[in-house]
Amino acid sequence: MNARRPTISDVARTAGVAPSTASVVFSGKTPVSEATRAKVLAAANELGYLGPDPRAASLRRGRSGIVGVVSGGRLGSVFGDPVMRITMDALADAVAPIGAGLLLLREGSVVAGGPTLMTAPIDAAVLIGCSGLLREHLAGVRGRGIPVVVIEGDGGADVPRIALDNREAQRLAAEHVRDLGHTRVVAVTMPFRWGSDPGWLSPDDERATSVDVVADRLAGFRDVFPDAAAYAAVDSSIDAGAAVGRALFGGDGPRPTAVVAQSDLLAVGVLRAAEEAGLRVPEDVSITGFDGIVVDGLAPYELTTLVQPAWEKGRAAGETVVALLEGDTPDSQWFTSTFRRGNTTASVASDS
Amino acid sequence: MNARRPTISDVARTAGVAPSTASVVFSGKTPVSEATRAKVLAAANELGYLGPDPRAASLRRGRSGIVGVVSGGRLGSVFGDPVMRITMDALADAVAPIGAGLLLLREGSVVAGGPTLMTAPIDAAVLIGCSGLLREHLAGVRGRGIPVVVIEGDGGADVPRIALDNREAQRLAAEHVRDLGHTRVVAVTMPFRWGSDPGWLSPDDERATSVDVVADRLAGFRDVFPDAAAYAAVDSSIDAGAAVGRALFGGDGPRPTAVVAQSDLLAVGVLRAAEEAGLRVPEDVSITGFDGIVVDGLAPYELTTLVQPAWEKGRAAGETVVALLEGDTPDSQWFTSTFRRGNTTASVASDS
DNA sequence: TTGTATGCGTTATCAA
DNA sequence: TTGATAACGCATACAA
Repeated sequence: MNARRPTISDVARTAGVAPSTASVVFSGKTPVSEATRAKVLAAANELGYLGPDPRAASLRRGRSGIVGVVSGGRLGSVFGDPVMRITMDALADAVAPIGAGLLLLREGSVVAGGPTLMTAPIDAAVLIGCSGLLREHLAGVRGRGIPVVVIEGDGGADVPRIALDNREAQRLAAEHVRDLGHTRVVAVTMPFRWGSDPGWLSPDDERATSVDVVADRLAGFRDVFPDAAAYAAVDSSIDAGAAVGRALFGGDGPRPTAVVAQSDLLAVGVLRAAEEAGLRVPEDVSITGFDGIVVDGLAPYELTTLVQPAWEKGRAAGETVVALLEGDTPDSQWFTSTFRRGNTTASVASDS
Repeated sequence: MNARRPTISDVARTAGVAPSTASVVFSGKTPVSEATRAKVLAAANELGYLGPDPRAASLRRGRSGIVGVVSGGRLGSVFGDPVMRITMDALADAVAPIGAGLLLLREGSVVAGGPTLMTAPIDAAVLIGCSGLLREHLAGVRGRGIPVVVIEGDGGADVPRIALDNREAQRLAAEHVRDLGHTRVVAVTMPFRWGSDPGWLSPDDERATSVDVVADRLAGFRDVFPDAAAYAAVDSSIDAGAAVGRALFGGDGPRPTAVVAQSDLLAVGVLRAAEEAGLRVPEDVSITGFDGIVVDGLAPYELTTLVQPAWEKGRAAGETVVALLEGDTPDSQWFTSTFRRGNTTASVASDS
């Protein structure tokens, strides 16, 4: 016996119909008489045929039903951020109706040999929180005719973007802090480059910041505090924020009276470090976050932060992908964050 | 001009070589003289050819470089669990060397039309934390010759498993609690069915529990407390645990003196609810978790829990996939958890 | 080291 | 409603 798996031609032959007819029975794209449908199904059953081979179907159709999602860093750190999870969730929902799923791709391959934008059979790509370095790769994918959507970043002229008012929003937080009278203020940023070390941002670092979201939020901060110091965390997590906070509060130098963090997770970490250092929030130090996520166990604190529409961003990205695949030319979409005053900010203490 | 994208044949023709030669230049599977390589590359450049089409290559090779990862529930809730993130991260690392990436597939499609095990061009599938219901689908994929690996579950006779000693480990926790003198003990479980409602588990529910990991851990608990009540959470998260905790501690009935939770996140939620209810941990109520993850902001508590090797499990799953794709017949692997005593358990108070 | 020939399994197009 | 035909773009076995 032949160990070869049955193909749709085998089924057609057994059923006594043309391959194209058998194909149509499975795809349902054309009406088929009940009689032939039954014959074909019977033959398929007899031969153990389980339906069209997705690989062959992709070649023929020119569609694989796969959307590549490129993000910086490891899965663990990317999905550790609730905003990212929500965004991805909405994205997955939005592309599901066209039968598409998400293929996880990592910028700057962590492990050699992994799949890339150029080698994976993707129909479209979504870049999320990637560094600008990735733009070169974009040329390749786009040259192939693969649509690209960029979330929180700039993919170049005609790459639709899903953007957030990072700069304006972060400026709001900075202004809030300034209006409370703070002058010794420090910005805590997310990593400015994939895999960058934590530490104070030098002017060079700052100029070389390649992650748009980091650069934009920092710019908003700089609009208000042009000369303040900025400290980059190793990633956007509570742990990373706590590490930064220990550096800020543990030293002998003058302590900041306010910290403007680029994410809620970082802010919570800083807050924990402040508590560890015996500082009261907001009396001794004011802290702002960014994202507007719910951090469990934070009570009685409620972070002063900027609430961003993460779900909507993901949905919009997915819908943009769908539109592009249908040949439309969707516009970029800008979303706005909402300032939410919590109880982690207060006027600067007169004696501090 | 023809808008058609150049193919490798076009490149070969322009370079004045055979298609197979041009192919080899890109795949590097066979030595090519420097001269022809240069010719081919020049031609490719001239035509704007960007390398082999991954879809065509998959058909020809019979490999797409895609591993489907099936999990229950939404992305957000799946990746909300640190154990899952670590496992997926390790899995991604382990399959990267063969050029494979992870395609996210959801059990019980949340949204109609999404990709499925049968329609996605996958080379292999990894089931993780799925319900037993999925086993039917397994027949289909396996019939296609697609290797399957199951993490924390049973895929049937010759499906390699990556297993954890859930029952034995959970029994250890239960014994610990029993040895501390507790008799009013409640188990808090993860959802016993995808999308199941939270609430007390009836005997019927318990019999119908289709998620192996839930059933196994519950069995371990039952080995020690055959008649204790069990309460199912809506997912494995702090919030879900807190909701359960409020139900346990908020009522008028007799309060449990110990809670055996099926995950650390649930345990932390229960702990928070206990605090809310004005109970002291561990004086008034003892709590155990499962997983051994680091939950930030939990200090001064250190959960009494079972530490499981999440990374190793993910790696093992990935390596098993690779072995299967190479035609080997790898064995299942069993991993063990380690009991870790924290400060969330204590002897039952004499007056309680 | 290069070229020739073939088929991977399907589906779109068109004509019957 | 069905069937014949022709790609889809590539990579391999084998011969030269």
